[in-house]
Amino acid sequence: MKIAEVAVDCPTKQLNKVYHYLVPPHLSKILSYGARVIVPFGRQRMLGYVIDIKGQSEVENLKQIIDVLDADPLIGDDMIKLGKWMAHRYITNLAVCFNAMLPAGLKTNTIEKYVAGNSCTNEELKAFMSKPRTLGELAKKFNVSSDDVACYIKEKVLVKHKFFQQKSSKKYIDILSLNARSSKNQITKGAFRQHQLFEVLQNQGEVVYQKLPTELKRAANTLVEKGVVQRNKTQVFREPDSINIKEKVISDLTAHQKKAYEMISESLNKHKQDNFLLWGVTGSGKTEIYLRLAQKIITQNKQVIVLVPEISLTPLMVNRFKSRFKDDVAVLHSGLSQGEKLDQWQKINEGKVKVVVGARSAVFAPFKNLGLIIIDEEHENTYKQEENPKYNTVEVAKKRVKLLGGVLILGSATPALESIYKAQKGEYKLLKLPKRANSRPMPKIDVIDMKQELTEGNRSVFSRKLLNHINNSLDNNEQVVLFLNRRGFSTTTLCRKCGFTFKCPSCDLTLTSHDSGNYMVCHYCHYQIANPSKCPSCKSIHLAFNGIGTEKLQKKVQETFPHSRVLRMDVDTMSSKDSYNKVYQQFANGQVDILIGTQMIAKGFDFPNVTTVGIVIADMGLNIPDFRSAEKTFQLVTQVAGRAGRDEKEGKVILQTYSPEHYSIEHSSSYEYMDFYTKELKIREALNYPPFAHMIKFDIIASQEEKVRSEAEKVSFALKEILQNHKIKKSEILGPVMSPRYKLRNNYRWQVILKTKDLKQWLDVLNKANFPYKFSKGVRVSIDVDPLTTT
DNA sequence: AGCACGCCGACT
DNA sequence: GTCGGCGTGCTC
Repeated sequence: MKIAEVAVDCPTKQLNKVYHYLVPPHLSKILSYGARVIVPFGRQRMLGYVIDIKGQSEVENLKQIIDVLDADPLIGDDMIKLGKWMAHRYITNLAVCFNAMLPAGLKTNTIEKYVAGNSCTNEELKAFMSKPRTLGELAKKFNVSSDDVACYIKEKVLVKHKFFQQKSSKKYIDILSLNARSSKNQITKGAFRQHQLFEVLQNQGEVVYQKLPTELKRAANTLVEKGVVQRNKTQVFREPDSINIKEKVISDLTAHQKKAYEMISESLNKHKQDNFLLWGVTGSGKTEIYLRLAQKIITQNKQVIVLVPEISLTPLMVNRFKSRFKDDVAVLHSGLSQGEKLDQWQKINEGKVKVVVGARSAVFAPFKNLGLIIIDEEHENTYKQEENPKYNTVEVAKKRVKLLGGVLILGSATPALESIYKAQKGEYKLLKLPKRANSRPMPKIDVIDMKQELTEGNRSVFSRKLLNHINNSLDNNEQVVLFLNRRGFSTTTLCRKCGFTFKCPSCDLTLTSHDSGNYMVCHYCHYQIANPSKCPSCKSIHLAFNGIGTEKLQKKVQETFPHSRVLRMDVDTMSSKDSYNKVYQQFANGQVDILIGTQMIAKGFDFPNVTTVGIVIADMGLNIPDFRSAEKTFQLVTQVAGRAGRDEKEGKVILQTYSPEHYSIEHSSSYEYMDFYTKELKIREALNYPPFAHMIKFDIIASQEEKVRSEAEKVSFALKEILQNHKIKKSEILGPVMSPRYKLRNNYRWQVILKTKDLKQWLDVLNKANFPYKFSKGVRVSIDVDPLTTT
């Protein structure tokens, strides 16, 4: 018998462990690697992925595979390689990586059923159990209690089995049509409905059974039975609603666009593996280049994946691909229902589409002949998955195109520091689009020192200059965008009498008040307090709502500009599927004068009538103790500023800040990208941060404060030991320290950070040592390789 | 993750 | 002497 190597989908505490199973003869013809199988695992049955089939195994007493779930391999050869690479690169389980590649709709549900065991002597029971029964069926027939069942299992009268069921979320319709030789006189004379249906079919050729009114459905059934009408089952692919935003007509490419297009085309023509960094300012027309390259790929009979940070925030991109490639596009994102996702996935798997536009996980789209991956806004944080496998989409895409010899394009107006660095080192080919496609200048950014405003007696959130500009724009019937990167009403609620601050009991974070202070929420775990009217400590009713969020800003804007029409856009106002579209349309149609928003409005908002953009507090992110905070601030300012003056009208950006002298504010306000990157790179190099070193973050998490601390010491000690024993060079181990977010969901956290120039050796050792599972029970050691933040 | 094994304290 | 607490370790 052949042997299958199976990655079992269970959290065995050993990384990348594969188990060997015998392939029973009746399965050997249909089993191929990449298929899912059901295998016995201990006393359980488990789902697993076959990753190899071979002639022999060094392990003895192998068990047999119970069942095969896929006739065709679900995961291709290259994807198995990719999965193995991921498990190693991110120090996680193999099966977890395969799970991440597949849509949730393909997950099987398990049901517990019972069969008769060896010591079952009761003939009636035996007969009843000849087919597996559920608890409910057993109880109905024999009136047993759960204790009885437990007892039977112990005595081996009954055996519990897990049964795997494929969720059937395929959707079918029945198409009715007339049989070639059928005629009217086959139908009973008085059958009015049948005659009616016959005529409909004669006129229209075919109809969908499910769409018929009930009275005709019955007639249809009769006619099918008589053989007059034929009924064909067809699978339909549920199509997510597309957003209706009219597409702009694109004239010829600019010289810069043309050059970029030609450079990439050349690699495609030569079928050469290449990585490009397309660095184009906001409005420089990157999308048009993507579209033309996608077209080219299709003519080469290959497929393309287009990744965007979040579909709901980039409807324009989706829309343009859809209107250009129509039915050749599949859209994959988190907003789809499970069934919709599965349908899209199957469409891709069956080769029915050639383009996929999607968020992070779409990088795994199962194309058979993938030629190109485009990652737009490549600097965005959403490309890093926060749960296991904690992969970075850019890295995975790079690996995937490397495995198959495709082309990767990273596009951004504000590339990640790492990407620019890699471009300079020659790892990426750099293509620049330094000018807007319509040759409009970038809007001028005025920096306002809010400390100065304060000393001059202005205590409002609006500087005098911002007020002036808003008024001017409103007078001219132009639009205003105000950006504030924090949602809610206020960030801290303080008792004026005793100094008590409202905090989340399980997370130790201050609660953010919403709805003018009507309720308070923990933004991490969603714990809520309704209507806090007095201080729980001293019962004083004098509460201070400190710190500003978009809600409070909206209130202040409405007070200051009572006649303007104000709309707010943040996660809290985006409750329904259609919210984004609605706000977008209202703003586009000029029904809104002032739009307030979080980073949601930082991209994709391309409106010609916006002449004032206010960045209410630009340095909010600078106070966060994170090595990337300067870079993030720089990127955000640049992106938001790009919203102004997109068309004929000149735009103005007012940037309010408490630290005007900070280099990220200084350089972003003058569009001095290179100056900023040079300065930031120097700092990173001096402190040995990425891109000069890799980082591995170890979070030690447990519910007992003492245990976390001592275990964190052990983690740090174990790392230092590895460092010495393996003589790994150029590495430093920081910590253990209390995590910046010390308590979350009633769990305490400490962290250890490893910085190294020799990632490869660390990965080898940590994987081999099974590092995340080496520590005490009840303590979780979570590993994040190259985390985006240390908070 | 389950599930069994096994080693200790509180009972019939 | 035995029932059951949960720490430990294994699953091809």
